[in-house]
Amino acid sequence: MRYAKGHKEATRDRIVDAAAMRFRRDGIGAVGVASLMGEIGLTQGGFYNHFESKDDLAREVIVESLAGTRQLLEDAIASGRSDGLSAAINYYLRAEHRDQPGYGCAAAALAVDIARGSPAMKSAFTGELRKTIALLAELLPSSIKPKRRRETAAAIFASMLGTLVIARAVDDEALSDELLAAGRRAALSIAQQQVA
Amino acid sequence: MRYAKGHKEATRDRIVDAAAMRFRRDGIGAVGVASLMGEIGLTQGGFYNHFESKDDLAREVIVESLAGTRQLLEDAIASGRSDGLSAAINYYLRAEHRDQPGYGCAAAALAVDIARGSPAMKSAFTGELRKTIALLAELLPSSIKPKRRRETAAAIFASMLGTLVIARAVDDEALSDELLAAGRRAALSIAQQQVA
DNA sequence: TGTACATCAGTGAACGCGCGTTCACTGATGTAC
DNA sequence: TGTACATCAGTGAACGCGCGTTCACTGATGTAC
Repeated sequence: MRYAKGHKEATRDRIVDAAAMRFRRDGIGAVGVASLMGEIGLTQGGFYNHFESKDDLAREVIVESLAGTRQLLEDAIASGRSDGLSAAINYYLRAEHRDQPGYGCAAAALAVDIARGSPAMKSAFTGELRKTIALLAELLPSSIKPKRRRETAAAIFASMLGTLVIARAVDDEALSDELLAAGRRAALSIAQQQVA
Repeated sequence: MRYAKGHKEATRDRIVDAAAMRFRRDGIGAVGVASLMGEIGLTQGGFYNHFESKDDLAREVIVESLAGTRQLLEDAIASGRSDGLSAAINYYLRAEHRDQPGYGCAAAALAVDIARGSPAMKSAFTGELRKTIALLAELLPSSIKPKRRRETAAAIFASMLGTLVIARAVDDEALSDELLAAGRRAALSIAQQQVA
């Protein structure tokens, strides 16, 4: 073989990683196959040795980057400097996350694109979203019924995502910071209300 | 003149209306000038009699459609079948709104595109968002300090928007309905928590 | 050992297409004289 | 009153460009004999 064992798999991973960043930062539609391959030093023709289509790549990026975001949330929760829910909220709704969409939450960056996208993309999103909701649900008191816990977790995630999306679209940094702060308080209050 | 008085202004309005629907439904980048003009029975060249550029149109669509969304919220609040905040929340987080992005909240449909867009778009969004937050802030008890009321209103709006965005990206209708229901409860609980 | 062939990741030109924007032109009307 | 001209919303071809995808080809290596 011309290339070392595992080379093809490694190239595929590099395409997915580059796409995960570019799709989140610039939007799926705004990132061309040629530009994406160029970013990792290859040419556009080779793309189709690895993926059936751009849509096929998008599907994989959705799965991989939502899983990546979930892992980062788990790490923040496990860091143990505060209770798990506060850790997750403060990790998610911080200025650095707002300012780095290419490396941030894939749901916040891609959900609108996904809603307009293919069935495969929506299906991939749905599966990963369920897992992320389940992760957050575990942080809520076990005295609450599982269904209610899941719904509360979903609402907390939605409120964090909405806050991040709005904070990114605003051109006034003071307002944007205020939105993040209000979002942190609100996400906690959703959890507390459901307990009471 | 070949055309009646006010004809040009009417054509401009038709372009804005068509764009407001298409941009929200399909995304700003996915709607071409030729296709947009074709939708109202004109050809692409005439577009530039009315707008400097597509970006110029996008700026105007953001202002107009956010103002339109705000008006619909005001109408829902004024309908008086429940307290104002509940009316706003129930109007926003209902299945019909989720299923009609082309005629729904411009912030939910466009915020991610705006975050990736031009400074003019972000500036237009910021101005209109402030007004929408102010509208919701008026629904909160006047016993709360104005700044806190504004922040709470912002968080409520963000949580509604996030819920709608996620509910649209999911391919399981039962889950999507559950997200809307959880979002309605959570939005109310944000308001109540801040009162307590 | 030496030669012929198979493998296959990657190349790069080409396909048809739509993009945003420009611009010379059309043609119906209003105005000037 | 009749004629010449100005106005201007809209047309449609053309600009250069990038899009997703296809495909004949390259060339370094492993394998077969």
